[in-house]
Amino acid sequence: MSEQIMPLEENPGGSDFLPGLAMDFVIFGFHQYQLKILLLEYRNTDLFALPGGFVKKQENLNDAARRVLAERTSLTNIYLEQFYTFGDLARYDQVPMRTIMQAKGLVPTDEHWLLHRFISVGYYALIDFTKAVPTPDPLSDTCTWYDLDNLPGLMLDHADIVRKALQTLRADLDRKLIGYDSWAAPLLPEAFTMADLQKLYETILGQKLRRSSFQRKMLSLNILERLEKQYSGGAHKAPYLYQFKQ
Amino acid sequence: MSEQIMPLEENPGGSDFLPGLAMDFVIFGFHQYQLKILLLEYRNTDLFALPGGFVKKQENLNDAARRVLAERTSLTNIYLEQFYTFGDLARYDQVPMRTIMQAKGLVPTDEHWLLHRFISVGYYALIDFTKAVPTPDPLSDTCTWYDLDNLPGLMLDHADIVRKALQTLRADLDRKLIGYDSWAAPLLPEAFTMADLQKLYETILGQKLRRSSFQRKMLSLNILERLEKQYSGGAHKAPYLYQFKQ
DNA sequence: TTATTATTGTCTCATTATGGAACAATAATA
DNA sequence: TATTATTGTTCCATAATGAGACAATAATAA
Repeated sequence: MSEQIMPLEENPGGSDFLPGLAMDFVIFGFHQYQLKILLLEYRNTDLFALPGGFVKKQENLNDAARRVLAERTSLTNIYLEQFYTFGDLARYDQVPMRTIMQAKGLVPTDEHWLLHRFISVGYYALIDFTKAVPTPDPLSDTCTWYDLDNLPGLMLDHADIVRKALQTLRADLDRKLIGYDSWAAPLLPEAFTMADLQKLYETILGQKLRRSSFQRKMLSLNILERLEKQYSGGAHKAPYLYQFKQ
Repeated sequence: MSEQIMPLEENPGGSDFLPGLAMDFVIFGFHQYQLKILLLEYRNTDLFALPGGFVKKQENLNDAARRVLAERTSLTNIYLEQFYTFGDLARYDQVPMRTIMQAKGLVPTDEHWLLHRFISVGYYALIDFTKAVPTPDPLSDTCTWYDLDNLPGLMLDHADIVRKALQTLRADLDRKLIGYDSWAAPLLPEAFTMADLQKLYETILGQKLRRSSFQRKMLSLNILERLEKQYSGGAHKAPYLYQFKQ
């Protein structure tokens, strides 16, 4: 959902958008050694949902995804991957959306465009937790980070969407780390230690990795640049700092 | 495209289908050591296209895919994977479809539903070359196997779709071989030699593999059952026959 | 009948990758 | 100054893979 649908009176039929087509976003951020995603909450409904949006009639699908992401996070140049398109009839349940609209004081007819069946293209994004400015859409009240392993109940099939996003992310970790822009860069500070990077890997994969093997592998990939030593603050040898090359 | 759109007069607005949403299929078959895909040809137009179809309003997306595949191949129980959804505005070019319809003697108005913008969900399928009965859809004249490395020019972005399908298939080869049903089974006869399986791998990957390593790896996966020896016909030791377990 | 040929199944050994532990180095703290 | 925790690196055992060798053998040729 995006600014364009509010006030609903200005776009009563959703006529700027391709009908029946939506996007849902699993937006990952990393903070304090925990993987988080952005969720929208609808006050007085106990409903939580993934940020979503619609595609304009004169807009590329992937451009629409970037536009909506910018609206929800204030960030452009986001690491973004399309991962699956969800089209089960079971998605077509009017109850949650009707509840949300009623909690807003809106009384939609059965024909309201937001109550129609939607096919939804799933995207996952990796963003800098510290730079994002989470912004609710016109129908929701908050846009907040939630720990991935402590999510509230999500409406419709959004829990499935999160599961599939995480599964795809995990499967693509190694393959997508190399290349001009790494998925890991937006999740880490400019300069980071090898332990930081390993913790990030472990958090995403949900399993521990061997320290020496991890260091050996990362260095052999030739994608890291070693900087001067860091001030650690810990009672131990200070680790090197790294940044992604180029 | 499917039976339901012909004659067009019976479904003038495509009103049985979700508007603006299509599916495109890259249907792989393997024959005489070559990887082939099914293409539709439109007589008097020089246009070739991937088989495609639309989703009914009361149908799951993935069920629609199986329905259309059955229409084009006569096969059910097909190995099928959704791999990407294509939504660039550049797809929205009325010229090819208008040419196709005109070659059929149809003169669509600018508003004809087939001339609208479509977002298309891409699927790839792996099917038994010998069991399929390729069947053109109502607008096309032939549905024929083409060698993957000798394709004719395809309309719209269909060449991109093929490229992405092959790329996904290659990346998933090892991961998807194991499990209840292997991608390879539909592309090979009931019983096959290790050389057959290796040739199939090599053809899909587009590169040679080492024989001893390949054999070692396949046997270690524990997914093959070794049968009695085969009658070879070749002037050499007869190889074992295998079939996929269970 | 015997030799030839091509391909197979398996083995060997070198090379490379990975698991798991060891160890000295050292920044902060006690 | 000693202690502590963590680091960067090394080592070695184990596993995986690359590359080739070799005897076995079904069909064919001689």
